[in-house]
Amino acid sequence: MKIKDQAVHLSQKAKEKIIEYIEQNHIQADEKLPSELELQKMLGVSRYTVREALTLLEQERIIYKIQGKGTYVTKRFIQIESGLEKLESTTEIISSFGYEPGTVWLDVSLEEPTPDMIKKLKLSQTDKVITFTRIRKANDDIAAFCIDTVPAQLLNNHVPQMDNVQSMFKFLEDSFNIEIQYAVTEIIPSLPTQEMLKELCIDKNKSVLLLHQIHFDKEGRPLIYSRDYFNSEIFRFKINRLK
Amino acid sequence: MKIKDQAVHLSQKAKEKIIEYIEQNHIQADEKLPSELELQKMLGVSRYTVREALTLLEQERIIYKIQGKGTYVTKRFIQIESGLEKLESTTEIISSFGYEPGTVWLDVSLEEPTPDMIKKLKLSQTDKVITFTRIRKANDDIAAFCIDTVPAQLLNNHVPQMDNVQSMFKFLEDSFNIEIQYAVTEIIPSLPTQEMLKELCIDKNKSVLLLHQIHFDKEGRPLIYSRDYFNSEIFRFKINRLK
DNA sequence: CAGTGGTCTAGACCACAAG
DNA sequence: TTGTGGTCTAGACCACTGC
Repeated sequence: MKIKDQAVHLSQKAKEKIIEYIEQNHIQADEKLPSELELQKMLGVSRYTVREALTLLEQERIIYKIQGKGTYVTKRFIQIESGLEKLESTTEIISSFGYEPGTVWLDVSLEEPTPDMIKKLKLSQTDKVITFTRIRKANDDIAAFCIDTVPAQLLNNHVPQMDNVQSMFKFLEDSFNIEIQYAVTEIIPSLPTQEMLKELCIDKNKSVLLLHQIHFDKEGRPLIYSRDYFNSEIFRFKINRLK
Repeated sequence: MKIKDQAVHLSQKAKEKIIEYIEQNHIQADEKLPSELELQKMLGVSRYTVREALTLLEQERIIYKIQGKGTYVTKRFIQIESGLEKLESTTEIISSFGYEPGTVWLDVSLEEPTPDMIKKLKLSQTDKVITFTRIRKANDDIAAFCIDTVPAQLLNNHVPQMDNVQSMFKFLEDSFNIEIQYAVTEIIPSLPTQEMLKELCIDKNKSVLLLHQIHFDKEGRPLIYSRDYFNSEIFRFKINRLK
């Protein structure tokens, strides 16, 4: 039996070799890396592969290039931690903050869509939607109040049993082979609503971060319209903004 | 005199040709594009160039690819409007919302850095900073209250005259050849501070979107630490989140 | 001028989807 | 098996930097 060829791409291996090289040779901030020609000899791969590896390192802000001069190591050899520009589920966000995610299910129901939902999910007049209402917990604290709406058609017009479900993304992927690819998110600073004051026991003088999100699949179909109220006591969101 | 070769890259031209092809042949959502082999024959370029063009189109969410099957047009043939993940100056943001940007200069002064600034701008103990305080306007409305702090050393320890300056980015670039490349931004929903209530005449029950940003150059040097309070009556920020 | 990164070509083989 | 996109090679010329 043959072991699968190239389980890991050469460019990925080359990238790791280059990181190794930087560490072993103690290349400091703003010091020059070997040229692409030298790297292809050192690593025994083509220039294309070297450039792919360097592109990966550049995206991670580990190196930068100057045309005509060379490739250099950035000031901070630090992994930039990912921010809101990276699409993650609320479950993943809570985990990445170092908390244990939990869910309190409040409601799952088949509904008529509002005009807003019809527009955002590109529904026809006869379509129904299913709305999921949850409180998300971080350890024992309330992290967020989440309302997700999906076209009922996607779930075969059947209200699912959600007791053990944590991540909506994972549920849709596992049960319906629906894969979310990207989202357009609107940031709305707001004060807690009446409902939240009751349900979330949030101080009415604390402001809350409301994210209105439309999630799309690879093909560009809108699949989930969600409104997430995050407790800004617990979450401080970051965004990495690139030119 | 010879006209400059390849002022526009072939891959860019190829991309435009493909868009033209999609439009002229009325290729609808989820319909298939010619294969890469066919495209290279049609466009008279190599496969590498075709793939570069397709990569550009994929990033703009105009097409999507499925390995083994082909390349398809996305549901909405619509330019995704850029959001906060794209680094723009406040001046550019105001313009892109369709307003005329304006600036009211409140203060420019040389100061001792706070411990927070020392940490965020990686200063040494003896370094000074220059802080710029402005009100930014969108037509005649108050758009934001902006406090920008830069290491004094960057400006040759000299407090500049800023009367006619709009964009800080452009000022640093033109006057000191300093180019901002990316920023790490923290989103902080907050209530207006005392100072803002006075200066901005903002209703104290309205919440405000506070962005704490650290701006870096290509090399990874922190250059500007800014605190921008945006009037959330006027601005609704979007983020495009990608997996 | 030589050396560097940026763009492009031609051709190869691999992995995946569908008949 | 065929056709597709994904990865990789070898080699070319261009654009920019600095001597």
